[in-house]
Amino acid sequence: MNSRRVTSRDVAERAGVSRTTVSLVLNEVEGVQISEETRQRVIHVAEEMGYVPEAAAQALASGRSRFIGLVLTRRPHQIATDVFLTQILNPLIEMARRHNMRLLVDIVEETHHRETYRALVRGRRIDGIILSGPRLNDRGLRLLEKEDFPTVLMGSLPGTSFFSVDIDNCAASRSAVTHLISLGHIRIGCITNAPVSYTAALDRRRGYRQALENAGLPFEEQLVRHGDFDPQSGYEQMNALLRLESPPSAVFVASDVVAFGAMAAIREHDLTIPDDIAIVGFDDVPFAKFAYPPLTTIHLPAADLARRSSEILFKLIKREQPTDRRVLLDTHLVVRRSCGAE
Amino acid sequence: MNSRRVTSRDVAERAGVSRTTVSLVLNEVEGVQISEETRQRVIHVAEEMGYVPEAAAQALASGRSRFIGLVLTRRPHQIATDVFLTQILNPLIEMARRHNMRLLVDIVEETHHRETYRALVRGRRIDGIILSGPRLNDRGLRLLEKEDFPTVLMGSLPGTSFFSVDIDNCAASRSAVTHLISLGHIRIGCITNAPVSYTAALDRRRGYRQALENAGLPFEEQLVRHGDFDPQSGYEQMNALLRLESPPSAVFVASDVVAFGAMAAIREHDLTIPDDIAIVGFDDVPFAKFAYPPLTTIHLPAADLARRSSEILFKLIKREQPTDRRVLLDTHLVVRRSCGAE
DNA sequence: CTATATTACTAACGCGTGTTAGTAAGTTGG
DNA sequence: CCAACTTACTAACACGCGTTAGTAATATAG
Repeated sequence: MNSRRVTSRDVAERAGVSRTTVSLVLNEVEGVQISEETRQRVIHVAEEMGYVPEAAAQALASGRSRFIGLVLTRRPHQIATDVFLTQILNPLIEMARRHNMRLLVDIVEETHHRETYRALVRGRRIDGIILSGPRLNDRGLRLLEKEDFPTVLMGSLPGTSFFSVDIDNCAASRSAVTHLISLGHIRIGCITNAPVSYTAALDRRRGYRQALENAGLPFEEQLVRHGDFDPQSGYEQMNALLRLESPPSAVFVASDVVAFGAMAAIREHDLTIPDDIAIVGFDDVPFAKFAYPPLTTIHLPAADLARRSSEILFKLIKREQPTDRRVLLDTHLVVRRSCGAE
Repeated sequence: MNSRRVTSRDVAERAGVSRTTVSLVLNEVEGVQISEETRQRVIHVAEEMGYVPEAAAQALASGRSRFIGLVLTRRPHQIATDVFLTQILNPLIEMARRHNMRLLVDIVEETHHRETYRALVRGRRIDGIILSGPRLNDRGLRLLEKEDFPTVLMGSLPGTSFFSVDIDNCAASRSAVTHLISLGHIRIGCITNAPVSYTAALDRRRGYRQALENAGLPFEEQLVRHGDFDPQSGYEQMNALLRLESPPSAVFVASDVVAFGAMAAIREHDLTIPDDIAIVGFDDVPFAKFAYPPLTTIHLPAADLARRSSEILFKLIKREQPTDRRVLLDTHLVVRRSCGAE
C-alpha cells in the first residue's frame, strides 16, 4: 500500500518541470512567464495525481497561515445562548473561503488573556483576528496593538487605535426608548445586555439615559439593572424590577436574548405584555418575531457586521490601508407587538 | 527596530545548549535525560525572551497541525438559528485547549463537499474532524472513510464505520409522543426538525410513528410535516397543519427552534397552548423554559455530546483505540407547561 | 582495570513549500 | 553579426521546528 503523500515534487517530476514551476503555476503568481502549454500540463497532472499542498509547509514558507481568528471575549456559559455568534459564523466562513482562508474560533477568558493571544499571534497561527464583544479591561489587547497585528473589532473600544465595525449603540438605544416614551410611558426600566465592562452595554445604557433626559424624564438608578447575556439574567433582573414598590410600565432590555427571560418573568407575575408592561428589545435575533408577543426590537445587521469586519481584516492582512478606521452600520427599530404600538 | 522572530535557535544560544535540547525541554519529551538545572535554565530563558514556537514549523516537522475541525453540514441560513452549535462550541474549545489544540470551524455545502474535505484532510490542515449533523447523501464522507482519517460523528450514519456519539433519537421521540398520548391525545401531528436526508430527522419521525403504533393509534400521512431547522419553517408547517379540516389536538415538533415558529402560528390562530393544541419540542435549548408557555421538550445533553465526541477524537488522533464505536447518551423528557400535563 | 551502562547532551537530517536570483535559448534592433 | 531584450524556465536557499542516531563523559559491575 503506497499511500505516500503526493508532493509538489511528484507533480513536477510527472509533468517534466521543476518544482518551482509547479508552485508558480498552481499559485497563479503574476508577472511570471509560463507557456500556456506547460501551465495546462501542470494543472492537469496536479489534478490527476490528487495533489493538495500541505498547509503547514505553505505557511512556513510564505509566512502566512491562511487562518483568521474569531476570538470571543465572553465567559463560557454566555456563549451557549449567543445567537449573534451563529449569525456571524456563516458570513465569516464565507468571506474567508473567498480568500482561501479558514476560520479559527477561540474563546479568551480573563485568566488566559495574554497567553491565548500570544499563542495565536506570536505562534503565527492566524494572520488576523476579529474580536467580538471587546471589553474595556482586556489587557491582552495591548499586545495586539503593540505588534501592529491585523485586528478588527466587532464593537468599539474607546482609547484604542483598532479598526472597528460597530453600530451606534447609544443612538439605537435612544431611539428604542424614545419610542416607548412616544407611546406615553414615563417610568421606563432598563436591563442591560451585559455588565458595563462591555462597551456595548455601557453605550446602550447611555442611550437609555439620553432618551429620558431629552424627554425631560427623571433618571432613576433603581430602574436600571444589568443583564448578563442570557435569558436567566433577564428573568432575574426583571423580577427585581417587578418587586419595586412602583414598577415601571415599560422596559427597555438591551438584548433580545435577555428580554426573553424578562418576558417570562412578566408573564409569571400574571402581567400582560404590552398592556401591563411594554417591552422593547435589542438585536432582532431570528427568534424575536416568534416570541410572545412578537418582540419590538432594534435590528442589528449581524451578517453585515461580519462581512464588513472581514473585508477590513483582509485588507489589513494584505497590508493595504482600509478606507475607514471606524465603520458604523445602520440600525432601525422593528415595531412588533411587545411595545403596544400596534 | 529589531523585531525579528525569536526562534528556538535564539533560545538555545542564549541558554548555551543545542536547539535539540530546547525542543526536548519545552515539549516535555519523556524518556529523555536532561539535568534539572539545564531544564530550568531553558525554560527560564525561553520565558524571558518571549519565545513562542511557530505553529507552522511545528506542524511541518511533526506532521500534526494541532487543529481539530468542526464541520457543519447545513445550509448557511440554517446555521443562523442553530442553538445547538453555540452549546457545543465552548466544550469543544475547552477540550481542545487541554490537548493544546485549536478549533477550526467550517461549513460544507452540497456543492463543495469533496473539495472542502480534501483541502482540510489532504492539506493536513486538521488532525481530526467532528461532523455535526451528518446527512445520508454526503458523498465526501467516503474520502474520510477511505483514508481512515480520525473522524467522529455527532449524530449517526447507518452503514458507515465511523465512530459516533449520539442520542437515541427514535426512543426519545417515542417517549415525547407517548407522553402526549398519555395525556389523552389521539390525533397528534408531527413536524420534523429537518428534511429526512438528515438521519436525526428520520429517526425522530420514526419514534413518533412507533409511539402511535404502540398505542394502537393510526398513522396519518397528512399529520406529518417537515421542518427545516429554523422557526420560519415551523411557522409554515404548523399553519399547514392548522389548515387541515380536522387539525390535531397536539403536535410533536422535533426541534425546539422549529417549535418556536409553530407556537407563534398557533397563537396567531387565536388558539391556546396547551388547551387547544398541546406541544412538545425536542432539544431543550436554553430558550425553551422561557417560551410561552414554557416548552415541554426532550433534553439533549449538548455539552456532553461535544465532550464525548472530542474525547474519542483525541484518542483516534493518538492512534489509540476508543472503547466504543457508538456512544449513545441519555435523554429525558422535561415536562413544562406546553403539553398541558401540569 | 576493563567492559558495560547510564547520564546529558548534540549534529544533522527531513518536513514540503515559497521565492529570489540566475540561466539558457530565442528574438529583436541597428 | 553582435548587443540588448524577452521568454521560459530552474537551482538553491529559507522557513523553524521535531526527531533519530550518535557521542563524550561519568558511574557501575565483575
